[in-house]
Amino acid sequence: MARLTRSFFARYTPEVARELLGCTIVRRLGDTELTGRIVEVEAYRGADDPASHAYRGITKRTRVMFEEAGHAYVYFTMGVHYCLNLTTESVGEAGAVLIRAAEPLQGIDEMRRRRGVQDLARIARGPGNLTRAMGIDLRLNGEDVVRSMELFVLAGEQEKSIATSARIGISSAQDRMWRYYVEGSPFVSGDRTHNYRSRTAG
DNA sequence: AGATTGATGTGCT
DNA sequence: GCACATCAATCTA
Repeated sequence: MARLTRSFFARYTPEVARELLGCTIVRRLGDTELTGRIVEVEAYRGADDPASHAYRGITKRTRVMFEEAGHAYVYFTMGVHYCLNLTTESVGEAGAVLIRAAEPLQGIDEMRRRRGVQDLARIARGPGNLTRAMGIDLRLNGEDVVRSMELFVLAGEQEKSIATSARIGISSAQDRMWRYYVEGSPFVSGDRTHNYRSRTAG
C-alpha cells in the first residue's frame, strides 16, 4: 500500500479522520518496524471548535496545527501520557486527527514489551497506550509524516462499518459526532456508554 | 513567578 | 465510581 500524501491530509478534518480508519500507522525504530491498523480516531479543528487545543489561536504548543498538513502533533497530558495527532486542513486553518486506537500488526512482541501487557486487544487501545506501545513522545512533535522514515501512514481499504460518537473526555461540543471508530472492533477504546450513544454512519 | 489544568489509564471498591 | 500518578503549556497577576 502507498504512503498517504500531503493532499490526503490537507482537507476538512472530519473527512480525513473517517478515511484514516483502516490505514496502517508505521513506527520505525532502527531495525524494528511497529505497525497497526487504525481503528479509532477523533477530529479537532480550530476557531470553530471549542474542544480543540487550537480554539484560542496560535501558541507555542498548537503552532503545528496551523501549519502545513501531514505533520505529527504530539502533546503530553495528565503528567503521564503522550497523544499522537496528524495535522490537517490548509495552511493557516487549524486541524488535527487524534489517533486513539490501533490493531497491532507487526512488531507485536516489541509492543507487548513496551506496554507490559500480554492481551493483544489492550496493547494500543486508548491514545496514551498507543503512543507507549509505539515509542512515540515529544521528540516526534512536528515530524513530517509524508516524508519521515520514522513515522508515517500507509493507505488501506476504506472501512465499511464506521460508527461515530461525541469525543471522549470532552465536555464542550457534545453535539459534534467527531469520534469515528470501526464498529465491533475489540481494539477500540471507550466504555459501553460511549459506544452505546454512538450511531452507525457510513 | 506561581497556580491551574488537562483530548488518560489503572487499580481498587 | 473514585483516587492518583505527575508534567508542560497556559493562565493569572
